[in-house]
Amino acid sequence: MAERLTSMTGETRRERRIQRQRQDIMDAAANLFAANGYASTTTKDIAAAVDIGESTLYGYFPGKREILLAILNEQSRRIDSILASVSNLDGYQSYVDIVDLLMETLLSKVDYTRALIGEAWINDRVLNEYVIARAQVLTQFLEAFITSRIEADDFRPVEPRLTARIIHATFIGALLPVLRGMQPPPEAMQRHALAESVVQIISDGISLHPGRRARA
Amino acid sequence: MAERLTSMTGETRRERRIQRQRQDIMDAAANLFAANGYASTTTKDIAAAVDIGESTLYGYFPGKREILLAILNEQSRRIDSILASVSNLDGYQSYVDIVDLLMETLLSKVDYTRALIGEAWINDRVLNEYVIARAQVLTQFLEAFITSRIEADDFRPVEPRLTARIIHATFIGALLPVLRGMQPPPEAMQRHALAESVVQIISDGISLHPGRRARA
Amino acid sequence: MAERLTSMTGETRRERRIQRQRQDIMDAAANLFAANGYASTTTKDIAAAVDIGESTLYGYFPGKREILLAILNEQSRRIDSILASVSNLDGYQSYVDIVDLLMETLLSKVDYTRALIGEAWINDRVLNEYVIARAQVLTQFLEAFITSRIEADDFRPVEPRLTARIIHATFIGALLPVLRGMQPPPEAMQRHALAESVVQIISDGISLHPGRRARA
Amino acid sequence: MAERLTSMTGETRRERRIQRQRQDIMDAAANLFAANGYASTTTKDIAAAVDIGESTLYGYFPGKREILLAILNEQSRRIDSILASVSNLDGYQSYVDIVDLLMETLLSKVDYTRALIGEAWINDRVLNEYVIARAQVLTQFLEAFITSRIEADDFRPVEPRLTARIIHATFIGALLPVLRGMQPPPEAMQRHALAESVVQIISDGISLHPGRRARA
DNA sequence: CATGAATGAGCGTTCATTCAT
DNA sequence: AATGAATGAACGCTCATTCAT
Repeated sequence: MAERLTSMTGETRRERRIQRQRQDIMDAAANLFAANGYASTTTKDIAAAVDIGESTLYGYFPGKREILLAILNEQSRRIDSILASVSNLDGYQSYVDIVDLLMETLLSKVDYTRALIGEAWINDRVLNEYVIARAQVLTQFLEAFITSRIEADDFRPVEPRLTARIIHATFIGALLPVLRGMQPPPEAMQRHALAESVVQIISDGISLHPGRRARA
Repeated sequence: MAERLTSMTGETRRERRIQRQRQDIMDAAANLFAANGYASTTTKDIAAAVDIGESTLYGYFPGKREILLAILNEQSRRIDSILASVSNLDGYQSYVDIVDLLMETLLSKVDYTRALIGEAWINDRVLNEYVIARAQVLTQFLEAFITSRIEADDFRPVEPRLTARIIHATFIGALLPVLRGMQPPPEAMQRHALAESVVQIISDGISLHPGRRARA
Repeated sequence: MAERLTSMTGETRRERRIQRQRQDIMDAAANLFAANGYASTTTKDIAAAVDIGESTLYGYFPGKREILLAILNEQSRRIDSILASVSNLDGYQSYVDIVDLLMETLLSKVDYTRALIGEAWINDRVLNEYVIARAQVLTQFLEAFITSRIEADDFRPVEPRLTARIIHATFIGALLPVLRGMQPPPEAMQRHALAESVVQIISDGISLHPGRRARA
Repeated sequence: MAERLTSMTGETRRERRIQRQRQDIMDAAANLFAANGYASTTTKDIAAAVDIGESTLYGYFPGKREILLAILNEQSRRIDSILASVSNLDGYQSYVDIVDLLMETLLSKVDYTRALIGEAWINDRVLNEYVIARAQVLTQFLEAFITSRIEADDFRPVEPRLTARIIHATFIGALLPVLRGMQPPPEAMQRHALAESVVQIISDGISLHPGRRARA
């Protein structure tokens, strides 16, 4: 019994240590993947960054690709937990909130996000399974949201699909310099202001004389 | 004389053939770079795609890297020739036109653009020399344009820098699905409509009741 | 403590094994370099000679060139340790001794010496850094020695520089057939006799009637 | 007939042109072989040095190796023509003369000689066929010469084989700096003086008191 | 005869992975 | 569990040689 107990706590402590090591490896790998791309990052690089032997990696992951997949999965899990609350969305302010939350999530592990986007750019499987699958949740919500607002005479009769994509674009575009490592992640307040500006421009445009140039 | 003439035309024909071959190589390489990334594309892949011997590549380019650089340069040259006309811009419609022209340019060689973006994502030098250097031309024009319109009471008092970035973002975002190979390039008319929609949404927003939610 | 001790001896044993492996590689490489030249020897050849995988070489040396340099350095180190005692030289017999010692050193690793000479023959850097730098020590000693002996009316008034070079030449020449692999290395006694003969011929000449033909 | 005549003279002129071109190729190749070794010299290098197309080489030689062999053969032929007169040798002065002649021959095409020695150093076939075969003529003559002089009480009772080798060594050694490209070829008079010094040192030694140290 | 273009064979080297300790 | 050592497979690239013109 005592043995079992010791063993159990030992196991747990060991498991925690293992989990921490896995995280260290993933963090270091994500950093390198983000900076140089998955293909150009060697297992030697990763091991050196964690300061362990190269072959030790294989005690924690079956291979290099699985490290990437673990990173992609972790980040996807994070995003999913945000998207789960999308269905509860109602109205403008809640969209600002979720944009802000998404930004926070994507930027909380910039390297993970950057690695995800970089790999999705050149790998169809990654794109479909990790990006598009998630983006569609938002897209569908947005399209339905826009359509209902148009019907309620709140929105001009824009094309919902295109508009949804443009909204996504502003969102991504606003983050691009941070994701690409050209700018430091913004503070919470700056980030919230950014989210609001994005939504507001989409909502009201920048012109004081709307419609004047329509079809012009 | 006749000999010289014959020799000259011979040279020209040969040079044309060489140029065509170089283009074939670049096209095939760009396609592979776009699909799998530069690092994961082997010279063997490229040679096989052009159906020539692997070593034959080296008669046309000094190395794999130079094939990429030739692709990046060619696409940059194309973009530069568009940006040269930016200074002549005046007003809304001309901005729609240049957006349309840029879209046409970027999409006329989707693989080139895709390879460029993919490499810029993980290579600071490429990002700075090939992307940022060009984007700044547009950014500066846009910021000045927005500022002057605000002063003329045409635009609401938005933050020019952020707004310029958001405009860029909508532009990039609108192209993303095509660039990433998820959608076929649009026809000229569709493309023009897309450009107009982008500019119009930025201009007027999507809400029928502007300002109602501002600061709310 | 015990752990540290175990670890220490483990390290030492491992290091010894690594050193032995490095030596094996260098020996095999020197043999091939001597027989076929550096440029014509492939890393595949070397690996096969040591019976290891080709890529295993790179765990012991950064590259092919460094294997050669290690060989040249080791042999140079050996020669330097002999030359260090040159300054103590005094008189004829000690010169015989150092000639003998040098011969012993050069012949103890014939392949190393042969590889060194072969590479020096076609590589200016190797010639200057590994051969001339060392030969000058002997040359300068010899010139001074000859000059002093002439002043002491022990030697005929020969030209010291040329004579020194000729002495070197006899030395090299006497070894040439062994270095080139046409003859087996001589036993210690034969070698000593050779050294003595060389010095003696230089000293006394082969003629019984010296001077008879001078200027004739 | 006229056609034949024209053809003949044409052939002759063409043949001369071909011979000249062959010589140009051999000279350029010998220069590169001497400087960098045969294995490290590329056909591209050779062609560039002669300023012709790389494939044009193959109109004059079946391959790279044959260029080397032509060089070795030409130099060997030159040496043979000197050695032919060795049998006529009689006495001291004639030996000085042949040493001088040999020196002149070897140095008249330094690159050829240097390429020959460099290749012989790492190629047994070349060593045997081009060097040893010729050296033996001299060796045998020298041994017989020394033996006869000893019998005639002209020479001390040295070991003929070793002495012959030492004489060879002084000869080679005296030329080494020139052959290796560290010194410019000497003028005719300097060269003759060198030859004489070599023979004289061998003959009389450098000591004023011969025999004093014998056996010491 | 001269050559630009093409190429198979092979080079030195890298790297993700395995294995013995 | 941790790792140094080993390695097959593959990489980017070179080069002597061939061939069509």
